[in-house]
Amino acid sequence: MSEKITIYDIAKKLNITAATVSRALNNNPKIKESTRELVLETAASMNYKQNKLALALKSGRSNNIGVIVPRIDSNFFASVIRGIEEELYPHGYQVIICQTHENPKRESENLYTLIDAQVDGILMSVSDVNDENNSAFRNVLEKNVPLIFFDRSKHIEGVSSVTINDFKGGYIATKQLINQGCKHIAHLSGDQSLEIFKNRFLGYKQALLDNGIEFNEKYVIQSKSSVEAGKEAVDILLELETPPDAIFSSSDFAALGAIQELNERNINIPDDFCVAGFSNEPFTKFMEMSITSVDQSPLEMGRMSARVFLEQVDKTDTIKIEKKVVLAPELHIRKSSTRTTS
Amino acid sequence: MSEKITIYDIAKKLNITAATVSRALNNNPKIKESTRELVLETAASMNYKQNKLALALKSGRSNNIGVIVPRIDSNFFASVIRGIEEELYPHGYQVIICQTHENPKRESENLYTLIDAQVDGILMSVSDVNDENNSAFRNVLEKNVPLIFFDRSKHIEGVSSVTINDFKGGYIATKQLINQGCKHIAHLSGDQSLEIFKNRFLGYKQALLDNGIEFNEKYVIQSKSSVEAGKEAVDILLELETPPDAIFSSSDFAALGAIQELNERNINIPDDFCVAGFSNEPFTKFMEMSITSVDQSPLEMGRMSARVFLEQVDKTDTIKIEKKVVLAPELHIRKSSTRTTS
DNA sequence: GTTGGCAATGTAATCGATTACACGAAAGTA
DNA sequence: TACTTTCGTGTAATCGATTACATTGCCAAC
Repeated sequence: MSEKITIYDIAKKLNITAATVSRALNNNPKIKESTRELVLETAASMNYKQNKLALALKSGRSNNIGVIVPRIDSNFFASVIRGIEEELYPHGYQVIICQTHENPKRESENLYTLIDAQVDGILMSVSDVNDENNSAFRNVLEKNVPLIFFDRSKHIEGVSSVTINDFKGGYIATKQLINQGCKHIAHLSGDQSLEIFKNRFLGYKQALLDNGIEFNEKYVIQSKSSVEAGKEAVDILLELETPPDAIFSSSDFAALGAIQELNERNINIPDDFCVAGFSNEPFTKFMEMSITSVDQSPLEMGRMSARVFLEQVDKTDTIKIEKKVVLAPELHIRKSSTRTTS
Repeated sequence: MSEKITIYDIAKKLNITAATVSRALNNNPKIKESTRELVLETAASMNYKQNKLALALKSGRSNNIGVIVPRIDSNFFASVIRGIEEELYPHGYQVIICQTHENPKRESENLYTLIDAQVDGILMSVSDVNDENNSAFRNVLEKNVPLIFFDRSKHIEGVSSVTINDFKGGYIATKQLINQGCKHIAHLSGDQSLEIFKNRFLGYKQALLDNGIEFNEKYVIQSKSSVEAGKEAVDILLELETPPDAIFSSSDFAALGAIQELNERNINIPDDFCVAGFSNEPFTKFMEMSITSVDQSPLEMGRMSARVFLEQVDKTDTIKIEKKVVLAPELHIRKSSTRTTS
C-alpha cells in the first residue's frame, strides 16, 4: 500500500540505470527522446514522487524558509506571514513558523533550530534588540543563509530589511491631531529600545516642534501594548497639572484602553479629547467610536520581504546586497480624531 | 568561514571512524566512556551541528509537520496555529504553514506538497467538503502519514479530529436570546455544506423547538462571514412581515454588520433587538456595544490537535486510532444580548 | 594452550537523488 | 579504411548520518 517508489524502481522496471531515469526526469538534453518519454510514462504510471529530502541533502537546499515572529496570533504578524506565504508559494518554498514570545532566549533557539533544519533563508521580526544573542545571528551569517528583517529590524551590516517609515507614521498621526486643534498631545510609547517605537516617538516629537507646540516629557508614557496599559496611562495623564487633550498611541490596544477609560470618565471623544493609534488593527474600524490609526500594510510588507529574499537567494556568496526597503505608512482617519465642532 | 563540520571531520581529527563518532554522539552504550567524552569535546570545539537533512533522509522522518488552514490572518486560525506550535515545539517539531484560501484545488496541492516534503503529519481544517480531491486525502492515508482535522473536519475512517461542539454552541447562544425574551430569532448561517455551520444551525433550531418557539425557514439566511453580508441580511430580515427581534449569527463579522445596520436604522440594541455571534473574535469584546459570542477556545484546540498527533505518530502502522475530540463551546455573554429592561 | 566471550571499534551498506567521468556505438570526416 | 566526434548510457562517488555485521584484542575458563 505504502511502497515508496524511487528512481531505482523505475530503472529496474525499464532495465536501465537510475542515472538515466534521473536525467530523463530532469529534462537533461543528453537523453534520447524516446527514453525520456518512456521514463516519464512509467514514472507516472508507478506514481513516482521525488523524495525532496534526498534532493535537499544532495543539493544542500531544503526549499524551506523560516519565519520568526514574536507571536503569530496578532493580526499584524499573521498578515505579514500571509504575504510571505503567498509570494513564496509559486516558487516552491514552504514556510516554517517560529514564535519567540518576545523572549530573547527563544529567539536565539529558533535561529539555531532553523539553521540546523537547513532552511534556505530566514525572515524575522526581532523581539529584543539586546546584543546577548548576537552569536546566534553571527551563526546565521557565517552559514551564509540569507537573513531579512521585517518591521522590527536590527542593524547588521549586509543584512536587508523591510520596514515602514515609523517616523513618518508618528508624524502624520500627530499632525492630524494638531490639525484638529489639539494643543496638548500625549504619547503612549512602547519599549524605546526597539527602533520602531523610538521612531514613532521621534516622529511625534518632530510634528510637535514643526507646529510650534512645546514638547513635554511628562506627556510621554511608556506602556505595553494592551488595553489595560492604555487605561492606566490615562489615569496618570489626567492627574497632570495640565492634562492633555489628545493621545497618539504607538499601539492600537493601548489606544482602545485609553478610549475606554476616557469614556468611563465621561470625557467627550473626539470633541474634547482625540485619540490616534498605530497598526490599524481590524477592531479600530469596527468600533462605533472608530479609531484613527496608522496602517503598516503588513501584507505588502510580507510580500516585499519575500521578494527581497528571492533576490538574494540566488546571488553568489561573494556579492552581498544590503537592501533597505522602507514602506510608506498610511493614516486612516476615523472618528476618534475627527472633531465635529470647530 | 562557512565550512560545514560533519562527523567525518571529527573522525579524521581523532583518527577514528565516523561510525564511532556517530555512536558516541548518540550515547550508544557500546562506546568507551573516554572515547565518548573525547568525541563530545571535539564536536563542541569544532562547532559541529548535526545535519538534520541527512538524518531525515536516513530515518524517513523530517520532524516537520504541516498545517493547512483556509487563511492564516484570522484570529481563530492564527490562535490554533499558536497552540499547535507551542505544543510541538518541545518535541522538536517544526510547523509548516499552508493556506488554501478556501480553494479545493489549492487544498489538494497543499496536501501533495506536504507529502512530497515528507512531513511527519498533517493537521488541517478543510476548506471544502466536496469529494473532488479525495485522491489527495487517499494519498496521505496510503503514505501512512498521520492526519488530524481540527474545527472543520471530514468524515474519513481512521482519521482523528478535534472540533468543538458546534451544535451546543448554536444551542446555548440561541437559548440565551430566548432567555432575554426574544420571540423571533433569526439565524445567519454560513455554507451549510460545512459541518460546523450545519451543526450551529441545528443547535439553533433545537433550542427554538425545546422552548416552544416555532421554527421559521424565512428567518434563516445563508450569508458569508463578512460585515457586508451581515448588513444585507438585516435588510432582508426587516422586510419580512414579522421581522425578527434577535439574530444568532454563525459569524462574528456578520453579527457586527447586523449591529451596524440596526444602528443605522435606529433600532435599539439590545432592548429591541438582541444579537449573538460565533467565534469570540477579539473585536467582539472591544466594542462599546460588546457582542455576545461563542468561544471556540482555539488555543486549546491547537494544543489538543498537536497532542492527538503526538499520540499517533509513534504508533505502529497496524494500530490505527481514530480519536474524536470534541471541545465544549463557551458562551461569552455581552451587551448585545443583555437587555436592560425586563 | 586452546577456546569462548565480551568490549570497543571498524567496514560497508543504506536512505534517494544527482552528476562527473567513462565507455561503447554510431556517425561524420579525411 | 582509420580516426575523431557525438550521442546515449552506465559506473561510481557524493551529500551526512545511522547501523547490521565483522573484526580485533583481551581476559577467563577448561
